[in-house]
Amino acid sequence: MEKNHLKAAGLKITTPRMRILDLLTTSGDRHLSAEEIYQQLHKIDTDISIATIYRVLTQFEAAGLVIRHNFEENHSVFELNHGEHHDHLVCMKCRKVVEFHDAVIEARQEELTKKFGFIMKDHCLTIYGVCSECQ
Amino acid sequence: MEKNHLKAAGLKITTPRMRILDLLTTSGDRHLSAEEIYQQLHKIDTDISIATIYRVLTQFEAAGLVIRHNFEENHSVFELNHGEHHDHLVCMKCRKVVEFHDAVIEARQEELTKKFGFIMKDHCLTIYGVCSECQ
DNA sequence: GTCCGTGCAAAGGATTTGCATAATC
DNA sequence: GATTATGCAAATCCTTTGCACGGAC
Repeated sequence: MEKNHLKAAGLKITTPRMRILDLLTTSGDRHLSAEEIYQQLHKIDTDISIATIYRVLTQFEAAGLVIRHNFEENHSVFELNHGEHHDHLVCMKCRKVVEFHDAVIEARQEELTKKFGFIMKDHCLTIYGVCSECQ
Repeated sequence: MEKNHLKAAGLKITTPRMRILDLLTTSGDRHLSAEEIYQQLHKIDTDISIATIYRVLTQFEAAGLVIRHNFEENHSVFELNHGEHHDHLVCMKCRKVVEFHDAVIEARQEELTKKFGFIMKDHCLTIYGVCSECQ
């Protein structure tokens, strides 16, 4: 239940926070931008200011509740953080997102990073394509 | 020689275009932002307006001469396009960039994309870490 | 009641654009 | 000389922030 996630993150239970968390929970297959969250919430009569949406998302990111992505160059999109690292396959037409995890790729990345003398902190692999429905 | 690249792309030879191309050629190990290009060119007494830098970079991108990356969320960085696809290992401290290509990862990505019924159009893998000098 | 969260409007940074001038071919 | 590029300043887009009010605990 969402309330527990908020409490666990040390955040007070407020309407904006609950609604945004709800929305992200129910839009698992599509990562949302701040503007989209704003629009969607207005549709269901929840008028939260865009400033609050940015503030809440930033707090959620800091608390590890959501992950921010920069798939496109002019804005960020957000997804719920389920804890397991995964990469993304994004449909360039309908923006559907498939999450995957591949042990072979993960291991290979670790090897390469070491080979170049780096210490890996994070990584992101995004494949852009066209899904079966949009082809 | 740079002039040929411009002609091949159907672009007129102008000072701003030559200088920007020169600069990108000589900064292979660090991808530059528009602002950095602006600063660097000013240092060598080449006063090109920031608007022109953005315009030139956008044209270069359209012509396939440069590749735009969004490693960080608030601005883009640019690198010369040498034709071969590669992925990136970025140092989070000094911003050095190592380019690599790994056949195992590439093949695996193709398999995964097919498995999910997508047609792959593009992909980017970026590993964020700390390089040997910055550790 | 105290402290934190929110809305509003204004500010901020990166990037784009309109228009008159200047350069290339 | 015709056409395309550039510089400047204003505009635009996404995101952040200051401040006064409202809500959670």
